[in-house]
Amino acid sequence: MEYNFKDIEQRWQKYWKEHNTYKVEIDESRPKYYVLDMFPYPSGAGLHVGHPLGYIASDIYSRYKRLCGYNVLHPMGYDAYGLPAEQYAIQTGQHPEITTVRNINRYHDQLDKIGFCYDWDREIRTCDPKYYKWTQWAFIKMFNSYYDNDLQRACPIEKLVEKFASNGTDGVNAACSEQLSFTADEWNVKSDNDKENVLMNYRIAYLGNTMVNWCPKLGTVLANDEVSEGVSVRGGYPVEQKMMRQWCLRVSAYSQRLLDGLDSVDWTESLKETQRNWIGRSEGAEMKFKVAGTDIVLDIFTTRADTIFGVTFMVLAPESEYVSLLVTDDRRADVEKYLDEVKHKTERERLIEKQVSGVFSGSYAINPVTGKEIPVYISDYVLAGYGTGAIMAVPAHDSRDYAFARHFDLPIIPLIEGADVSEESFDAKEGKMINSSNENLQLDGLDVKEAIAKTKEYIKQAGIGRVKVNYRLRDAIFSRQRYWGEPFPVYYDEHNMPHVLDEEELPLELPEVDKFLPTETGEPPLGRAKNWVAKNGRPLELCTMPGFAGSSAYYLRYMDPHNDNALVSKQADEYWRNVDLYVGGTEHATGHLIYSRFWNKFLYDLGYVCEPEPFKKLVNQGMIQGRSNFVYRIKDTNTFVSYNLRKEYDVTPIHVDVNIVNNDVLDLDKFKAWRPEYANAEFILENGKYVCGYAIEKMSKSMYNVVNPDDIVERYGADTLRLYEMFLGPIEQSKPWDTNGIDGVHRFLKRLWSLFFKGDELQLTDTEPSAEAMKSLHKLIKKVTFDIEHFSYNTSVSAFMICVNELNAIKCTSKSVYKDLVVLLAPFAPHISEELWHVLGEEGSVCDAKWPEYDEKYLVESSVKYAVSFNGKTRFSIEVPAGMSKEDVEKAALSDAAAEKWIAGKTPKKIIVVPNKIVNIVI
RNA sequence: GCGCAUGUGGCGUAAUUGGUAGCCGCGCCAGACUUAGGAUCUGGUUCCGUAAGGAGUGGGGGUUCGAGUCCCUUCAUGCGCACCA
Repeated sequence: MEYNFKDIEQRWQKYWKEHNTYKVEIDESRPKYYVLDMFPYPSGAGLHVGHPLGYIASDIYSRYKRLCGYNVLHPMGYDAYGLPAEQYAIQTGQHPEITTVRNINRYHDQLDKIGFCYDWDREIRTCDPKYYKWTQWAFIKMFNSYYDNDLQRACPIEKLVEKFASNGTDGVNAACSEQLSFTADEWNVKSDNDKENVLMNYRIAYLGNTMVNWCPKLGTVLANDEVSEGVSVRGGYPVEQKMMRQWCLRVSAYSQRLLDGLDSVDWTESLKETQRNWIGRSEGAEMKFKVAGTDIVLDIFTTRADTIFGVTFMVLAPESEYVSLLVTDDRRADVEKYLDEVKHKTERERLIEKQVSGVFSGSYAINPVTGKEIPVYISDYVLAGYGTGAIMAVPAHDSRDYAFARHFDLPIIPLIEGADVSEESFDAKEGKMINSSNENLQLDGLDVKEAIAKTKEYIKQAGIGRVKVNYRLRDAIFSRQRYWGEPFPVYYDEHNMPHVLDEEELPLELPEVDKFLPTETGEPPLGRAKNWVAKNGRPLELCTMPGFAGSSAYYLRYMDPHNDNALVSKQADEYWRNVDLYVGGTEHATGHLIYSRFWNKFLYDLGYVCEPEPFKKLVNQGMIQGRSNFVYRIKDTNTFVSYNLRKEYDVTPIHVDVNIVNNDVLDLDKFKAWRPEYANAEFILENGKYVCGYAIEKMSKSMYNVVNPDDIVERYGADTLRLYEMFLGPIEQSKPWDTNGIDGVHRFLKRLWSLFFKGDELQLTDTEPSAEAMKSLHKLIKKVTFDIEHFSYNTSVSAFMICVNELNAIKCTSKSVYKDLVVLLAPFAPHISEELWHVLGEEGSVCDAKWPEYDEKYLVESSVKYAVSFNGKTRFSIEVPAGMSKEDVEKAALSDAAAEKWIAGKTPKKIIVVPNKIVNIVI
């Protein structure tokens, strides 16, 4: 009988659907296991072969866990809000929902063809009001919370109000945008409006004036992770810094917990490191510098407190609020001119120019340790967003300060013994201190690290500053001036103060608009909506939430997707808890994976979820790149020359559709039919074939290298696609899509199939399996079990091939062996396994079978081969009965006829016997 | 510049975790069958050498009886962060 994969796969996919094979319910009698894929954004191009790589891996794991007796939650859904649908809508006027739904349906079809075991009853879409109700709900909770630094958790904002009413800011240690200080009396006489303004400084979701990444081309602000090297990640448009009033999430309050939590999760070290970098903890000191002749005090942050004796000037960021306070009248014109220049430079230009620029403010500050007066400059090499936006400059030991000092001819005082600062600064934190002692503080002779500690101690005692930890992690900017996103559950009162809606009013549904562009007055698209007002008639927020809003808690919703009363019920949350295995790409390292952890921790603080970390184990699948093919046209002709002969001609390489190339050999007829201009093409062949060149490039339409899974499924079947994607190499590795090996995998399935049949008859019998067959099977069970647990799927596929070859070679026909083999294969190739399961006469779905366990007794060798080496060089091998003592193995090795030549009459100095491996004889 | 990975045949990769390097697959070579095919099956395939033998896991050095694996150093590639004070 032929292996008819088309028939088999269609039949079983239908069966699974009809029998709800993959439906999952809470079952307290069984242990749970939660396997999650990062849900896709349904783009118009459909799924390509890169997408399923991670999905297949997680599907195999889900099926394996189910066979092992776990109650496995394995859902799928769509991250449906996004820029491409919106931009398509702007161009065509078509509502983004229409394109989104169309794309989702396409994705769904494509996914089903690959045979995933998703429980589709739990599907979620972030653009569904029933879903985003809970995104809005979480926002309201964040608005109504503040972060208590002493308790290290989020608390209701009412608690803070109580504290203010009784003690003012005294004793309040809360995360805030700006350090405030007032008494209870001062608080109590404030107007409601003023109180609201104060509270906004503490809310976890707050409206704040912050420096934002503004992308004029996209017409929206972007979060830090959506900007890279001064341009937008999507589209690559320039991004500028702009002060705007925007909704923000106080993610920075969670910096330390986000950092600490990394130690408790099973993620790759590199991903954790990426997050640590992004959070960017640095320990240092905040120091106060008085401005001479004024009451103004400048706070600066430094990690090099030890270099205080080498501070020869100070620098403020151009955006610093102190700039206007410090500028003296005679310097005002110059400073304003400089500020104006800086303002018109985008961040990108600043980065590219890397030219030293700056201006003297006219003011002098007093070094709190030496008492010396030093000039205060303004320069854009100091960032407004980090630390306090002001620095103490130590040109001898900081390369940026050095460049600045050289440019403005400022003094450079070396502080470390032997450091040559005539050409460049000495930035390393090592060496002995010099020039660093006075009556207040003596650092000379100390090591840099000791000096840092001593200076910090002094700063505290002398009251000139404090020890401080700084984080690079910024609050997340949460407003987007777009249409296709979650509306904020926020309205504005007559004083333009924001208020959140009541939870009962959720979901606040996205309104219809006539166009998806900003209004003529520059308001976001929601400004076009009619009656965009709250129940009380007040105007609603016009911005929508960013893409990461909907993806931050979606894993919780899958646990209880139809619940209208809660994001997730207590029961569901306590049963499913968190994601045991999360599979997805590294590109979300500093976006989604930070925001989700933050969101989860926030809900954890409020008691809505029971686990502090959302994703226990995370596996990063690599990207699948495109493998483009080229043909070589001889210039000014319609003749194409084969790859290895192209050097003899003057040729132009042309991308050719990879779908008409097989194993780098061009299908000439299909090529002629591909484009009218090639209809009369002529070819110069090598060995009768036209061989194409290739290159590894991004998978894209323009390079004709996009391979979509449907084509592979059509040609080889889903099981071959699944096995082949796994066979390609380790799952976490990026690799080009290359069909060169797919035939081998397909051949394996055909060979397996043919083992079952002789002609059209089942050739398997109920006979007892031979010892050899049992050994082959149990080797496989052991290997595959180990491999799945370690996500080493490529070696599993190899193991299956070896086993099938062995069973074929020994002509094993025992049903019991094949039954176990089919169960082992089921996670990898579910369709053929279901079919063979029934061919073997079993009932029900193979999904409900039991994972076989291996028995060591079949794996014991009767005889063992030892390699015998002399002084580490292998010379011959011996075969001895298994279980021999070391001494007997030694004897056997020495008495072997081949040994004499190497021993040559000498007495061995030492003999090392490695069990089942090697006998090494040292002469 | 800092940090993290990775480097093995013509190609994708494997190596029981310090124990005979190259499993499995692709490709290639030879053969069988054949209705001549992009089907199937069998055997071979790291390199040099007719062979005996020798070399060999990016390069150099080290530890060890023994190193793809551990240590030092260097080169190359990929990724992350980057005027972060």
